[in-house]
Amino acid sequence: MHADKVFKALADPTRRKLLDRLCEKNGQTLGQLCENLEMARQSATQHLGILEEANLVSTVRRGREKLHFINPVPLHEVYERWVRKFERQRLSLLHDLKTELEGDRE
Amino acid sequence: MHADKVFKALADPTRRKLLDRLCEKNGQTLGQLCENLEMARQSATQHLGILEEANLVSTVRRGREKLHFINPVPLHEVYERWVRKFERQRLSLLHDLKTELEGDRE
DNA sequence: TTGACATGCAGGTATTTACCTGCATATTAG
DNA sequence: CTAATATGCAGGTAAATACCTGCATGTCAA
Repeated sequence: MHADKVFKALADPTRRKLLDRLCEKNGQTLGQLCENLEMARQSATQHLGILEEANLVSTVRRGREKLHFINPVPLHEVYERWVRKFERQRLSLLHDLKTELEGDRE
Repeated sequence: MHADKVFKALADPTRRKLLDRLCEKNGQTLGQLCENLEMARQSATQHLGILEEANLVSTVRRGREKLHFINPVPLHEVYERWVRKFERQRLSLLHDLKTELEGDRE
């Protein structure tokens, strides 16, 4: 997994909005996704390209149209690598902090 | 939650490395975290500041030292908002894609 | 107090990013 | 074929980012 590409792709409100819109209605064209986005089509194209690079979006051409679909796999991998790991240690981490604040110096 | 700050903070390999090192040994000082990082202390300070801004790291001063602790809460919130939502729709999304590829046009 | 140490703060530069305009290509409908 | 439509590609500018150097502040130990 390319954590860098996935996180960078998610680190932009426009791109997260695009994912949300695809979540509401999957398989939209570029034109549909551009509507109400308050930015030029070319800008949205770049954002979608970044999402595609991160494998968060897959596309299928249909004639002159390009349909966009969410791919949930990278998000699941992010969860496995970055969330579960920390979740597991959550209690012990909070314990460390509490201990430290109490002045118990190693 | 400030998804923007959290994702931007995670969208850098140095910052993810810092989180990993804190996961191995929580409560390290700035100096300890800088070791073997192949960058100036001031750069690492900036990265840690970004992690702190995103609430992914909490700090406690102890004399002239500053101790850093992981805060797993924002990661859990990211999971709740961005992973579970898509996980729930995973199967239906894959179904949409399959249907689309089969040429079943709306 | 003084020297060593840990961190903070102020800038400066090069790269990356986000957005745009303008034009090219490809598909469909008539 | 031709016009309308959907998307692709090239490039240019302003802002954000990542890194640095240099110096200031605060703490500890002797």
